Amino acid sequence: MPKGRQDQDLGLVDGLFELSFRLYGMLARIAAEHDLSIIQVRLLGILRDREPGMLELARYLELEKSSLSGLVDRASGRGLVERIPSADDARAATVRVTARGRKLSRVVEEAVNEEVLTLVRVLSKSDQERLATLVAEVVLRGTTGSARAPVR
Amino acid sequence: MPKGRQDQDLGLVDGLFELSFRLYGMLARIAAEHDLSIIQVRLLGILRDREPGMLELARYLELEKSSLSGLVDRASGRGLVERIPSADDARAATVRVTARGRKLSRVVEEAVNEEVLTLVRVLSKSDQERLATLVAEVVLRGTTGSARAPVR
DNA sequence: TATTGTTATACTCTATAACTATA
DNA sequence: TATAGTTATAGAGTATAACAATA
Repeated sequence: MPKGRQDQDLGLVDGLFELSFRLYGMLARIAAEHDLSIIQVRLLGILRDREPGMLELARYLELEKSSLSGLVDRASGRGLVERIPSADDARAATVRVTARGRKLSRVVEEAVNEEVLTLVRVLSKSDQERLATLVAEVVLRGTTGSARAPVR
Repeated sequence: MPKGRQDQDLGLVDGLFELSFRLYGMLARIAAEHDLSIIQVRLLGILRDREPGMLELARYLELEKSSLSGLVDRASGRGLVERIPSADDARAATVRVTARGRKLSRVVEEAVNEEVLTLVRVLSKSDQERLATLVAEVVLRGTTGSARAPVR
């Protein structure tokens, strides 16, 4: 990454990574305050409006199905999700968020949302909008080496 | 996070997180291609221009000192870093990147850099500059719940 | 006593490989 | 045979608590 031409100029790549680490760290910290990990938060987030099977869930989270078993075990052990046996296929089960999981997910989401908004408050309203537009363009139209599944 | 007013409008918070996850995933993937984890890449990055003690390193990485021991063990086992006993304090040691570690770090850095530049190429040059400016402003002037140490 | 660092232990997260049960 | 999922096993990464050696 470019060395930074001046102290005040991070360079685009460095700036983006610094921002990413910051947001990632923020999410990890807020999640931890509720005894959750980032992956657990993502799991609950996905289940907000879906009731996927294990394989589907593994695809969303880009994990092996065996990793999902443990993840769902731990979440379900804490009463955040439950396995629902499939009616038509005795091998299969779907994963459903519980009321408790949904609530916890919402609390985390609100805390995160609030903190990000505080972070970007150093920008004027119009600059915030400009940033949103630029970021959306990169996210929606930019492609990376691996075409990643949406985070939730 | 806001539900997304329209399909094409992610909203600032969602967009920033989507971008963060994307960059984080990209870094993890490229690191893994070189048998490294993100934390190992960060470790090597910090050592690029420093030879800190274990406690100092723990502060940089925001880890417990005991976590550092294992991290440095594994990196040193692979010949990427070495512990240098301190001359004046027999308890202390500093951590130094080896030539091999430096080289590996550089390769990863270049791959990452290139891929990020490819990603933002959907924006015009002037939009890229605008984005860099806005991001730098947020990163340099925005504050989050925990005042994080610089990533490297 | 305080500081630097390691060790013991335990847990989460992840993968690979082998397995079970059903389709 | 193929598919959905779990289990066995192993390793990285992390924390807390206890420890050793030195200051």
